[in-house]
Amino acid sequence: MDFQHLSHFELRQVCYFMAIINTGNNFSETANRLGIKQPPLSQSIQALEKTLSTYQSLCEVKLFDRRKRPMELTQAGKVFLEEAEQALTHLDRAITQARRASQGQIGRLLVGINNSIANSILPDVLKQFQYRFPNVELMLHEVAIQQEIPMLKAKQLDIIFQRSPYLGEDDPNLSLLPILEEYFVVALPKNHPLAKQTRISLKALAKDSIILPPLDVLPFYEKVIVLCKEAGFEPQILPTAVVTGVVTLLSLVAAGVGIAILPNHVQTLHREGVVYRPIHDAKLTRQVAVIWRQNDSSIIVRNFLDILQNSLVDSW
Amino acid sequence: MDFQHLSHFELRQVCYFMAIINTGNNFSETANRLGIKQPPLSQSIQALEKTLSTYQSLCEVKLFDRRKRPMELTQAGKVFLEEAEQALTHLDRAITQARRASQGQIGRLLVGINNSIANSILPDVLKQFQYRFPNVELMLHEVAIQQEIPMLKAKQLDIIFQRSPYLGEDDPNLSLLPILEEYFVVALPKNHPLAKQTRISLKALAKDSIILPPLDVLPFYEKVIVLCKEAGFEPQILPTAVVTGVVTLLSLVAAGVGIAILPNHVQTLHREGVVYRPIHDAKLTRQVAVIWRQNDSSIIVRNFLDILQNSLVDSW
DNA sequence: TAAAAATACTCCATAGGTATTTTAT
DNA sequence: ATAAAATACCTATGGAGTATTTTTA
Repeated sequence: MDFQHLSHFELRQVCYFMAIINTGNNFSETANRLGIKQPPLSQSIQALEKTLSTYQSLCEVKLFDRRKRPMELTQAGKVFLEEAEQALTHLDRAITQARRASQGQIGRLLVGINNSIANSILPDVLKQFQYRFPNVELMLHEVAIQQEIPMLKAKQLDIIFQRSPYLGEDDPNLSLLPILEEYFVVALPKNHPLAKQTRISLKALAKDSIILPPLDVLPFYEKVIVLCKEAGFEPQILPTAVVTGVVTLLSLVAAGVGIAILPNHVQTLHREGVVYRPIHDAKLTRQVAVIWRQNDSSIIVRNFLDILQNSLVDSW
Repeated sequence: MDFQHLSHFELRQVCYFMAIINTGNNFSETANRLGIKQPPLSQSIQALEKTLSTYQSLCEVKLFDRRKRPMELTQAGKVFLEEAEQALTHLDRAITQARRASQGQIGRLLVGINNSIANSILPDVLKQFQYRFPNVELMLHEVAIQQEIPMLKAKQLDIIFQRSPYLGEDDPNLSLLPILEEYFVVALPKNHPLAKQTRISLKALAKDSIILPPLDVLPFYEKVIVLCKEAGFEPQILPTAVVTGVVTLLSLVAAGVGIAILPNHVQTLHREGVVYRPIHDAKLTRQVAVIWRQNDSSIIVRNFLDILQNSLVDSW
């Protein structure tokens, strides 16, 4: 749509026209209210009428009938008033909405969420963000962890949560902010001897059978094996082929089949007969990070990250 | 609704903004198309952004992301575009509609019609007017002839048709244009001796029984009596109390009860067994006129009267 | 490095002011 | 007769032009 013909159209004149109508078509009074003198106001309306007259054809357009006192709107004036009011309303909204958008008060944020990551902090951050920016549409997409990076790049997501270092090559177009330390816990049957301790050393697990969790919960299980060896023992790994979910795994633990080494966020999953104990040996810690597109200019993303960071400061 | 805050808003800048988007956000190319140079265009957009920024608060509003080439619309730019497009569309319509209204091409005309008046010419005029001004809403109100003048004054009607001189006092606020001569006809039974003549003299009716029509068709029936006396005979008037409509009256004529003196427009009503013959004695002629408010500035009324007058010229 | 946007300045077109005349009640 | 709008003329702000610098891919 081309609107070039409206370039020379003076909005001021339209606003003056509206103002005149609001004072019962009294030019002098309107001029006073507008803080200008009567002659310029009269000229302004005449200029508007002239513009309308020469707009596309050579007809004379009058908005007011000057032979009446107080002056009356012509039919042309009435229809112009009606449409002009719509136009100004939309323009007003254009301004307001642009301002809101530039403050990140309106819009949409696509967040990739994943039940295995950042369970501890995300709900609170989302709540805070919604409270602070109630008119931003928060769209939460539950996505497989391997899908998050490609969807972020494809702009199907704006914000994702990943382990650091994340899967795949380091991409300079992505920015990363570590948000919480991830450490490991051991899931024990309630009546296991070690359950009496509050913190457990990795070495203490040397004699237990270990059930490793499924790949999507702990993709680096080779590393667990390596670290056990560094701690001076060979872990007794049970076959995990059938353990397809954490819930199944916890059932096995509760049944006393073995113990499990898991990332701490699994602790939010409570199960009868299973207790969690942190492994204090520092070597098993990893980070969880929030990732976004480096060149994403969205103020909404910025606001989200701000709230996230403040939330981190509070919880430390 | 107050739109004063939009007075200083430059529509030109908005149009330029739209134009830039239409060229894929290329300022230089847009400037060429607009017939201006690139620096003023850049300044124009900067000025627009500044206006948006300082509109109500002190936030920075950018419509384009300058760090990208070609430049990208920001979120603010996108929402501004959307609403601004609406605004300009309405403004365009405001202009177009005002122009049309001032030419009488759109609007509404309230015409008081009456089945006893102007039957001969009105249908054709209405048809012509509709053809010429298809977007003017022609509202035809069938109104009792005595109601027309008050409704015209009360602006419930814009145009009415009346006998001239019309009922009631002469009103200087009403204008009048005679549109056709009204003359009188006699309704005769088909086998009446006078039916053989093409034109009949009033005197020839001296020996017939006369049925006078109801008041709404011929409100001056006293005058018929007076004119008969002037023609040298005393009319033999039959009681008319039961004759409530023209159709009934024509039935009586067909049955040979008597003859009837009627205004010529009744001739459009054909009935088996009844023939009409004009009365050539000039003294019975009267005028039918169209009446409108003297100070009605409506171009629609003017257009209607123009078509009416042209139609009269054609039919003469 | 090359294309495009931003900056710095100059000029004139026009919105607004003052004084007066015309018009409508 | 009077209040209000139109007309005539004057002044100054800001949009558009030219020349140049800065930025991004």
